[in-house]
Amino acid sequence: MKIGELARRSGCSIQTIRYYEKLKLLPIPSRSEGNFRLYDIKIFEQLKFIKRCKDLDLTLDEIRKLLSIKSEPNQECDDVNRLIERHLERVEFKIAEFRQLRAQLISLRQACSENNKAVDCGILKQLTKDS
Amino acid sequence: MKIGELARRSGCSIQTIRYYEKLKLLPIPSRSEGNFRLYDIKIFEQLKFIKRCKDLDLTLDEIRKLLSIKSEPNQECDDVNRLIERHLERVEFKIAEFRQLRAQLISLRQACSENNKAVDCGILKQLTKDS
DNA sequence: TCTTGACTCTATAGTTACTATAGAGTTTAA
DNA sequence: TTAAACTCTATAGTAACTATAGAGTCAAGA
Repeated sequence: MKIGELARRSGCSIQTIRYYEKLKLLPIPSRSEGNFRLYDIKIFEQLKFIKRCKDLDLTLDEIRKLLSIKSEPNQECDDVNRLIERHLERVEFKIAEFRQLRAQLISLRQACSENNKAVDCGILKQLTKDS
Repeated sequence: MKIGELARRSGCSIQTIRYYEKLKLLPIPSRSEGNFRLYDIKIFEQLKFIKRCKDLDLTLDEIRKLLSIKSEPNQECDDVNRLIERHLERVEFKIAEFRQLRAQLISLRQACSENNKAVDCGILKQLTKDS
């Protein structure tokens, strides 16, 4: 499988795949006579693993750690659990942050009563004054 | 006021202030004889405005637009309203995304029943298999 | 006055995770 | 054979910072 097909089937772009290879998240594939990268099923599976982790908003370093644990079957999976736990906490924190931000924006939006000139703009006034 | 004091009082770092000057989000300040930047109250206020917008998660380009409207008091503030509205929509979308992500992580966490070897790890298994 | 530590300067490079592009080589189907 | 699609490496750019090197300035204390 060449890189274009791998990209289509994995949902990652060609450049991203090369990037991951450079970061050593993916192994170096064999090459054709014309120097094209040739991917086997194992690398394809690894890329799909990475993509699933990316879709979970894990950082590339976290993904690297999971790959490392995965590659050593006798290693304890306590670290996996902990990593996911910490990630969940961060996501929950982000949710809280964004909800607070939403409340702020809703409140700010209410400062704009009518179509005014900028000099009378309730939103700009709120953004200007000290709280 | 020199840049260190401005940084402390605004909550932005020295490098960030220089960065904003380079981006023309802040005007070029006067200089002392020793070539130190000297900031007056107007620039300080502008930086605080930028900081408040940053705290609302607006992009620098959005902040640039607000500053532009603000600097022309006869301009319609309809654009301000629209910008905040769109931002609010994006925040709400992000909340939905993170909530979905949270559900996925909670579900994933439940795949890990006990302290296993990596080869038996429920989380890694979930991340490996096709959905 | 001298010294020294704190402060400031510019230039440059790095962070994270990509993304784009230039110029060149390879492949494939008509 | 030809031309379009594909692939390659190298380099630079994106957004929003952040760090650092090496040099200059300032201010307080001895």
